Amino acid sequence: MTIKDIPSQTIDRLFTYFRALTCLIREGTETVSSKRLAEICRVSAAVVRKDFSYFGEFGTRGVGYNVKDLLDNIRRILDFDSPTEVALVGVGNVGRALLQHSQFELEGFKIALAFDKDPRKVGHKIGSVTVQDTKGMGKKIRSRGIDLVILAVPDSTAPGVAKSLAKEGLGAILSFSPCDLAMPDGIKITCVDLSMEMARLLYHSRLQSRLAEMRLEG
Amino acid sequence: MTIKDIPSQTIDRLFTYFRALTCLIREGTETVSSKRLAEICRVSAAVVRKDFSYFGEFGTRGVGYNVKDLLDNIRRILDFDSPTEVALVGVGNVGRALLQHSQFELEGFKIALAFDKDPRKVGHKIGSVTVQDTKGMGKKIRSRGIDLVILAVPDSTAPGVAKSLAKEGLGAILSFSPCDLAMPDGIKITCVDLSMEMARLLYHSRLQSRLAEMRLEG
DNA sequence: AAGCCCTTGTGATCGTGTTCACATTCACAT
DNA sequence: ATGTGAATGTGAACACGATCACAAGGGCTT
Ligand SMILES: NC(=O)c1ccc[n+]([C@@H]2O[C@H](COP(=O)([O-])OP(=O)(O)OC[C@H]3O[C@@H](n4cnc5c(N)ncnc54)[C@H](O)[C@@H]3O)[C@@H](O)[C@H]2O)c1
Ligand SMILES: NC(=O)c1ccc[n+]([C@@H]2O[C@H](COP(=O)([O-])OP(=O)(O)OC[C@H]3O[C@@H](n4cnc5c(N)ncnc54)[C@H](O)[C@@H]3O)[C@@H](O)[C@H]2O)c1
Repeated sequence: MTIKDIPSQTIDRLFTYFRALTCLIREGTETVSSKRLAEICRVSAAVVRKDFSYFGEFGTRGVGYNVKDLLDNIRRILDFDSPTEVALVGVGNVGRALLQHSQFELEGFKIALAFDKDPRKVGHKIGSVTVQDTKGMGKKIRSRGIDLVILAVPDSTAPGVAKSLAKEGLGAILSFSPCDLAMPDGIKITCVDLSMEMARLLYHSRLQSRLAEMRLEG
Repeated sequence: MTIKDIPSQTIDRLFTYFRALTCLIREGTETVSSKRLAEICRVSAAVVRKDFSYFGEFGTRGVGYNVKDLLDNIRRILDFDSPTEVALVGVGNVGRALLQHSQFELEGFKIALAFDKDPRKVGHKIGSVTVQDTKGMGKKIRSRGIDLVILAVPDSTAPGVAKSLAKEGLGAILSFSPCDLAMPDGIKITCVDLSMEMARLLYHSRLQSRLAEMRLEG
């Protein structure tokens, strides 16, 4: 049993379970059954049990899973050991909101560096971070051991910045601009594309209504 | 051939193709092959062709797909006919950024209503929208024919607001708070969970490095 | 300590979606 | 016209992941 034998969808779902379990902890829940966790994550109970079974036996038969233990196990599997530093590039509307979002630190992430090209923004301190000029940005990021950059620059400049970061050997980019899809191998990129999310949501919501109507009509 | 015979993953990918094609249009590209589109969207060329084949024959053999025509076809399939109005609840750091983001309108969405509980925010005009009090919020949203709400309130209040919107018969919520997962049937909810996205990205990026190393070592 | 209830863990089965491979068809050059 | 090269469209084969169904096992009650 190697990592390659585990369905990639199982790995993806671990992140969903992780999030759900942190919420359950906050609510004070101590034990959760595969059935309950499945409802929350919108999957089947069998999937939940099978997913965990790839990694060990984390539950107690007749009882369920201890929320805290399960969370620790997932944390170990996913290697969420220590707080992770990330860098932010682009301190505009989105970047500013992110810098003011103190909750990231509770979730194990810290924006340690922030960069902007605009001289009027350089030097300002937002949250606990001072905005720096983009000169030598790649070096500063890499020398601090940071693997992930949040990219919040205008659509038009995003591809250029992304490519230059890729050249510096960065591992991953979370971009708020769409269209940074085609990237060299070796760098992972995910785009937070709100318009597409809204479009998806609306499609599924409308489909659901249409199906419900059809069922009523016979 | 009904909608039920079409893989749901095919539908999901249509949104990705849609986004990629809008980018190609902006670049001035007129024709695209399944191979090229597949690279951009990170799927296989066969998948691209099969996906489209469920809906008709949109390409020209030996040439590829006309970008504009293909986009129109997807638009028709997904029912992206007319601009869609949405409402925003919570005008804090995130909400303010969204209201100032004029690009939504280019992508077919308009934030037509904005609500906040804080009296100091009510009455302020941000972008082209004036922030309203939350009293009678559900009615105002529904009577305008809006199906989708963007939820950008603090984590703690999000579940309550989401539930009350669900009661009003709203179709869909795009939430920036995690943990609104367990919702009554009939309402679709998607959470934009940046921490989880960062965690996913880092996991995959590190896995990739590890695999690359192993390949080097033999 | 015995029996009952409950939920896990898991091999076997099933279904769905992806890949394969090639016949088909179009554009264009000669 | 006819040949050539190129990319589509698609049935068949395949692989993967989900579901099923139940044996296994822990906890609680009496
Ligand atoms: N604002 C939103 O609500 C929203 C919503 C969805 C998507 N987006 C996307 O997110 C991205 C950022 O949006 P925004 O509203 O924050 O834009 P913005 O214009 O407010 O901010 C962009 C910032 O990037 C800086 N910048 C420009 N070029 C740079 C470079 N080469 N290096 C470093 N910094 C640079 C600018 O000085 C500016 O401060 C855009 O792609 C936008 O489409 C934004
Ligand atoms: N700021 C970020 O960068 C960021 C990043 C990731 C996730 N998030 C999440 O997004 C959500 C919003 O974050 P934020 O930074 O904008 O918060 P914020 O505190 O800046 O803004 C929240 C706004 O909601 C309003 N509000 C509170 N209760 C309300 C109610 N019942 N009805 C209507 N309005 C109400 C408040 O008055 C305030 O204006 C939070 O769940 C946060 O965790 C934010």
